[in-house]
Amino acid sequence: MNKYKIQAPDFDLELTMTCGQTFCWNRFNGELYGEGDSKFYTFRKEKLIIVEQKRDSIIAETELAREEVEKALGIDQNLEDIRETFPEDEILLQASKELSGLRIVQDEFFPCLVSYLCSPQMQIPRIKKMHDDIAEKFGEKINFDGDELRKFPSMEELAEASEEDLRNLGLGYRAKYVAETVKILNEGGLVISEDYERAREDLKKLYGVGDKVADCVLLFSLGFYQAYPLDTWALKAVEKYYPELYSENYDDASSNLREFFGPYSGYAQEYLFHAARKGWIDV
DNA sequence: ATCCAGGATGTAT
DNA sequence: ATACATCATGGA
Repeated sequence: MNKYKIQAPDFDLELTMTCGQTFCWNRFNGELYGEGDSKFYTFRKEKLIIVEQKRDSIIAETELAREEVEKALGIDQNLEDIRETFPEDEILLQASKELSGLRIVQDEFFPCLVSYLCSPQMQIPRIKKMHDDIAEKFGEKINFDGDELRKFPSMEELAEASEEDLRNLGLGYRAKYVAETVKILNEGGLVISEDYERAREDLKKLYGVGDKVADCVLLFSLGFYQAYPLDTWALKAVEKYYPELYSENYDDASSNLREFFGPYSGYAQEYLFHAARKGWIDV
C-alpha cells in the first residue's frame, strides 16, 4: 500500500462524500450520513482507496497511483480556473463561497450508474442503503486489518441477481431498471460517444436511464462537467432564481443552463442544488 | 391514513 | 411533441 499526503487546503472531504452526489464511498467506521471520523473508502479498479482528512491535506492509502486518487476526488481540478468560466452571478458566487470545499467526484461508471438507476422518487439516504444492500448481497467482502469492507459487484457479478432478488432488497420498481440494464451492458451493447449530447442519448438506451439519470452519470463518473442534472430541487431553483432559463422541457432547460453557466455547469448545479437543499436559498 | 421522495416508462392524444 | 397514469417502498 502506498501512503500519499496530498495538499488540499481548499477541499472538504466530509462535504464531498456526504452531499449526495456519490453512493460509491463509505465511511470507514460508521454510516456514511452518520457521525464519525472523516475517513472514507471505496474500490476502484478492484483496488482499495482509503482517504482521511487532515488539516490542510488528506492522507490516502491505496495501491493505485496518486493521480488516480486525485482524479477520483476531483482535486485534480483547478477551482480558480473553473470559477473563471462562470458568468458574473451573485447567487452562484454566494453558493460557491459557502461550498468552496465541495468537489465533483469521479466514481467508477458501473456502481455510479446503478446507484442512479435506484434514485427515481427516492431520498438520498435510501439510495445509499440500496447501493450498500446490493454490495452486501452480491459483492465481495474484503477483509482489511480486521475490518470487513464492502465492495460493489462488477456488472458480471451483478448479472447473477434476478429482478426478484433485487426487489427483495427493496429496490421496488427500480429492480427492473437494474436487471435490464445489467443485461444490456453484459451483452456489450453500449458505446458512449465523446460528444456530450450524443453521450446522453447513448446512455438513455439503457433501461431506466432518462435525461436526469444520464446527466448524473455523465457528471459524476464520465467527466462531462457541462452536464446539469435537473432533478426536482434543481428545477425548482431554476424556476425561482433563473426564470429566463427555465423550461418544462428538459432539453430546453438543459441547453439554456449550459449556455449560461458554461463548460463547468455541473459545478454550478452542485453549488445551487446544495444551497437549495440546505435552505440557503428558497425553492 | 395520506402524501411524497435527486424520475422513467408506457400509452393515448 | 405533450399529457397523464403507473410504478414500490418507507418515513413523515
